[in-house]
Parts: sequence; C-alpha cells; structure tokens
Amino acid sequence: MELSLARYQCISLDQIQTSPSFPSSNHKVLRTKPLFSGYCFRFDRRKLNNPFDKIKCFSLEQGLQPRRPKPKPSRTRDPELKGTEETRVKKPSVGICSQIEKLVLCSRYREALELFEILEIKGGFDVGLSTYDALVSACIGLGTVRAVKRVFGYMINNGFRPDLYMSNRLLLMHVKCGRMIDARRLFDEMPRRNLVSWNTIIGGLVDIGDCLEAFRLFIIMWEEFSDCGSRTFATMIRASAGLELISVGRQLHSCAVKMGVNEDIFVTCALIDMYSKCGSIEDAQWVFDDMPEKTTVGWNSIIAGYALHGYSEEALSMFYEMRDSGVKMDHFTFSIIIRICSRLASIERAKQAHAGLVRSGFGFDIVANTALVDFYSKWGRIEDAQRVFDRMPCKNTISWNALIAGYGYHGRGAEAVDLFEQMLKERMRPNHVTFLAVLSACSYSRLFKCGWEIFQSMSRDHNIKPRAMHYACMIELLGQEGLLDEAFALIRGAPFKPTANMWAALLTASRVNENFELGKFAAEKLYGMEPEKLCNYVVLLNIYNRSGKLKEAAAVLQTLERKGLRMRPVCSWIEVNKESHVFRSRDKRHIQTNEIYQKVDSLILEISKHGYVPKEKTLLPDVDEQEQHVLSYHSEKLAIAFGLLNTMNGSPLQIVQSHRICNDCHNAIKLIALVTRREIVVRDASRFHRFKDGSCSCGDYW
DNA sequence: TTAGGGTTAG
Repeated sequence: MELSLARYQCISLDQIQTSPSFPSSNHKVLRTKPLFSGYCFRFDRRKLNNPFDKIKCFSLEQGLQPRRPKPKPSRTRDPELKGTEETRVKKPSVGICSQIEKLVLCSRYREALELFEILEIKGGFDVGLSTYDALVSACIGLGTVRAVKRVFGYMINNGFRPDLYMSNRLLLMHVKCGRMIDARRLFDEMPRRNLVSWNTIIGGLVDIGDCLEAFRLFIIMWEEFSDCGSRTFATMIRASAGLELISVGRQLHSCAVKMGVNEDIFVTCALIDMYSKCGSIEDAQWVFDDMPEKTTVGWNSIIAGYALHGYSEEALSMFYEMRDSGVKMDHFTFSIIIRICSRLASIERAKQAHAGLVRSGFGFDIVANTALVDFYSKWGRIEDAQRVFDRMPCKNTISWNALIAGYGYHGRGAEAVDLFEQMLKERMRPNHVTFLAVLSACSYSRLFKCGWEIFQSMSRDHNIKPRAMHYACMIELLGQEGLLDEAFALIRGAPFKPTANMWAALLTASRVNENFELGKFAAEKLYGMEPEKLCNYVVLLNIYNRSGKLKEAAAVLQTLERKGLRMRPVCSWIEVNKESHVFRSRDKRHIQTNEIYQKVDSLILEISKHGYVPKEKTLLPDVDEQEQHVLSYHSEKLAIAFGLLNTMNGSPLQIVQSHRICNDCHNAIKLIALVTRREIVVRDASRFHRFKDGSCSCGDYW
C-alpha cells in the first residue's frame, strides 16, 4: 500500500481537544508539537502542564522501525510468574475445582459460578491458578458485576497474590464487566506491567468513551516500551474514531504502514470504521478495496459506514454483494441491515432480514432484536415490536428504551409509563435515553402529572441529571397545560445555558397557546443562537408570516437569499409501485388532483359521521375564513387520498412527513383508518424535528 | 507460555 506523506501530517493534542467530541472541560491545550509528524517522529523534550504533567515529551523514532523479532525469553522461572504458596496450604478441592474448569471450557459459566458457591460457603479450600483463571473467564462470559465481586472478594479473602498473568486476567475481568474505576486502581497498583496490561486498560478506556485518557496512557506506554503491536494500533485507531479526529487516525495509519502492521485484519477493519466515522467514506472504501481477503467484519464495517453516511441504497447493494461473494453473515450484519431497512421504510426487506437472522441462528441476539423492536415500533407495528421484545431471552436498557419509545411514538403514553415502571421493578437501570423516551411519551400523550413526577425522580431517585432534551420535553408538557409562565421559569431555572431545543419547545408552546410575544422572543433567541442554521430562519419566518409581520418576514427571506440557503414548504410523501409521490398542502400539481380532492371531500364527509370535527386552532390573528377548509387539504390527507385511490384494498399505507403531524390530521387519519379498514402509518421524516415546530399548516416551511 | 485487538441496537 502506497501512502502519500502529504496526507499523513502532524497531529497534536490541541487538535484532539478542539474535536467536537472532546468534553468542554478546563483542559488546557498542552501540546502544539505534533505527536507524529510525517515520517520524522522526533519531539523536543519539554515538561508539560497539568492535567497531563505525567506525559513527558518523547521520541517515537525507535518505535517506528520495522519490527525486529523479540529475543527469546529466558527459561529461568520468574518468581512473580507463579502463584504464591499461600494458595497451596489449604484443604484439597480437586473435584470441585476441576468441575468448575470443565464447565467453563464448555462455556457453562453460570453453572461454574453456582459450583463456586460451595467453595465460598465452606471456605479454606486450596484453589489453584487454573481454577481462578477459569472463574475469571466465567465472570467475563457472564459480564455481571456481582460475579466479579464474588470471585475477586474470594481471592482477596484467601490471601491470593496474583502474578503478572493473573493480574492481567483480573484487570481484563474488571474492564469487561464495566468496573473501570476498580480496573484503573488495579492497573495503577500493579507492581509490574507488560504490553498486555497496557492494551487491556487502554482498550477499556476506549470502550467507555474516554478516548483522550486512552491517548494519554498510550503516550506513556510508548515512552515506556518504545513499541506497540497491531493490537494497540487497532485500539488507538478506534480511539481516533471515538474522538472523530481523522488526522490522528491518518497518522496512526501511517505509523501502522511503517511498522508493517497495516495489513493486520483488526487494524484494517478499525481503519475502515475510523474513516467512515470520521466522515471519509472514500478513504474507508479505499482501505476496504485494498483488503486482500474481505472478511465478515470488513464487509460489516464498510456497509455500516455507507449506512452512517445516509447512503442506505448503496449500503444495501454492498450487502447483496457480500451475500453473493459467499462471505458468512453474522449478527452484526443483520443488525446493520435492519437499521438500514428502518431508514428506507422497507418492511419487506426488514422481514427478510428478520427471517435471515432466525435462519442463521442469531434469533436471540440482543442487538439485532433491539434493532427489530425499534424497526417494528417505528413502522406502526407496535404489537410485533412487543412480540420480539417478549421473546428476547435477555434484555438490556437499550432494548427497554426502544420499546418504551415505540409506545411513545404510537401515542400510547400510559403503556410507555407502565413499561418504564416494569423496567424499574426488574431492576434494570434506566439511563438518560430511557427518560427521554418516557418523557416524550408523556408529552405525546399529554400525561402532565406523570411526566412531571418522572422528571423530578431523575436526579432524586436515579442520580441522572436532566439534560436539555429532558427540559425540552417538560417545557412542551407545561405548554400543553397552558402553563407558559412555568415553562419559561423552567428555562430560566435550568442549571445550564438554555439550548436551542429548549427555546424551540417554548416556541411550540407559545404557538399552541397563542402567545405571540413569547413566541417571537423564543424565535429570536433561536435565531441569535444559531445564526447559520436554516431551520431557525424558517421558524422565525413562519412566526412573522403568521403574525402578519410581513416586513420582518421579507427581511428574513432576503437574509436567506443572501446566504444561499434554500427551504422547502412542508410536505408528505407516499411510495406507490416503487415511486414516491410528494404532496404539499393545497397542492394541485398532481395529475390525479381532481380525483384526490374528491376523495378527500368524501373521506371528510364519511369521518364526520363518526364524530370528526376539524378542531385545529389556528394561531394566526389574521386568519382568513377559509382556514378551516384549508385544514382538509393538508399534505398528509392528500397523500392518504392518493394512496387509497392507487393501492389494493386492505394493503397498509405508509406516509412520511417533513414535519410533525398536527392534532387535526392525527384525529382525521385515525378515523380514516377506521372507516376504510386500512392500516395507516404516518412518520416524521426526522423525529428530531419534533420540538422545532408543532404545526403542519400550509404556508410553513422546513 | 498463558493474557490484550476490529464491525451492531435505543
């Protein structure tokens, strides 16, 4: 592989610190000299300030020579490489210990730990290194904190002093079971460390997302060993991806080439992933094309890369290429494909992926099943989502979050809250996403009291500080209750600077409550905070238009034109016979316009018999009398009418919208589904828009 | 000598 020197220039810690994912703490810019600069890896030695004062400047040049074979280790037995004698003066327990070891060999970890209970209860047994090693494997296999505490506690109580090998195993056990604080303490207290110890702790730091600390340790490690292998490179490339720093990743790539480890399969896959996560799918493709033998992980990485960049069709065609090449698919492949289907709204392909998942023996995989729960709930099949969830043999917080959010999307807030309570009863720890899901569900279903109680319990009972999105949910909830003063007070009382999302939620609340002054205030805040963001101009424009401030609206339009920002009126679309049909409110461009309008009129008449009364209140002070009529021809109703005219009786309709559905359309569509006996699914093109603007009246833009 | 690495879900 040829590398251009010009592409692999200079990284420095200040680049890391200015990356979007770097925590905005008080860390100073410490290093202006590059970590790696081209092929001349030399640094001035100088002392650095806190918090990295332990890092001394170092020279990488010796570490970048082609790898020399390591000298053979001495055959002399190192006293530290053997378990201490203290472990050998106890009661013999050969039977139990060998049974534990055999169970672990068969991956029957739970049973092994059940047997270990006998040793725990009776105590005083002679437990050998191999048994401790097996118990560590059992803990890693199960991944439970309780098992780690039991095994580690037993070792300490029995005076076991681990050698370097066992110290590394214990370190790994803590890392893999999510006990990073203990792992770090163990690592810091290790009398001797080798490359395995460093790789283990650095890998753990990357796993928990502390990539900067991983880099800090990597630098110290390099100073200590002047060497590292492909394992370290794979991990550090992953850390660059975590920090979204392509320049760092490129330099590591350069180093890997120089050290001859770039063709290592782990390094290659990490590079593909790093390039795609850092925004360069072209580089990812380049590394992938260069792979001498394309493995399952390689394919997974490149497909996930395309999906990440929004190239869902390309990702699917790569998936078909993978399938045709005969490479085995794994549970990662299916998880990625299900997510792509979710984006493409392709129920047929998702069903095929679901069937493939089961056929390939990954039917119980937690990640793929969670992706399925998310898919089915987003696409209007909450019962299917519930079924998949119920059949999952093991669930984690993410699985629960997917289902709770699903009930939320469906306006079934009470069930979402019930699920949340059930989750707590089952001792599953909620995280900030759980609260976002349940608070959004409360917001959609207008469960004010419930939402407020859950919001307050976040920090009180679960030690989770509410973030801006949680505040935005609460502002929306307060707004729905007409409590605008309280909503504004919540923004002012937030322990951080109000974010655009929070102001956007207040804006929506103001519009719903017809408080134009507060709405304008919130919109101008938004405008001031993100002057380059199109949607804020659009929100402000919509506000001005609706309040009849035509001069101000014209000024916003001029600004947009000057900046070259283009906006589109809100719209809905439906796919019929593999062709998308896009509708705007009062749209009359479609070839079937007359039929569509007649269909809408007949539908409105039909659902009126079932109690439908157009009741969306307009916020316009200067609304014309035709507004009620306009409501009938909102884009989603036109799309549904078109769908009913052009699809078979009984087949489901799927409508996608650029915006959030209004109450009137929501009520009308529910009744249309009832009278036509059709399943109708309406989905926001991006659910992240939901706090931006609660309206879908004609004349709005997005 | 053993042990440490890459891709997935909300």
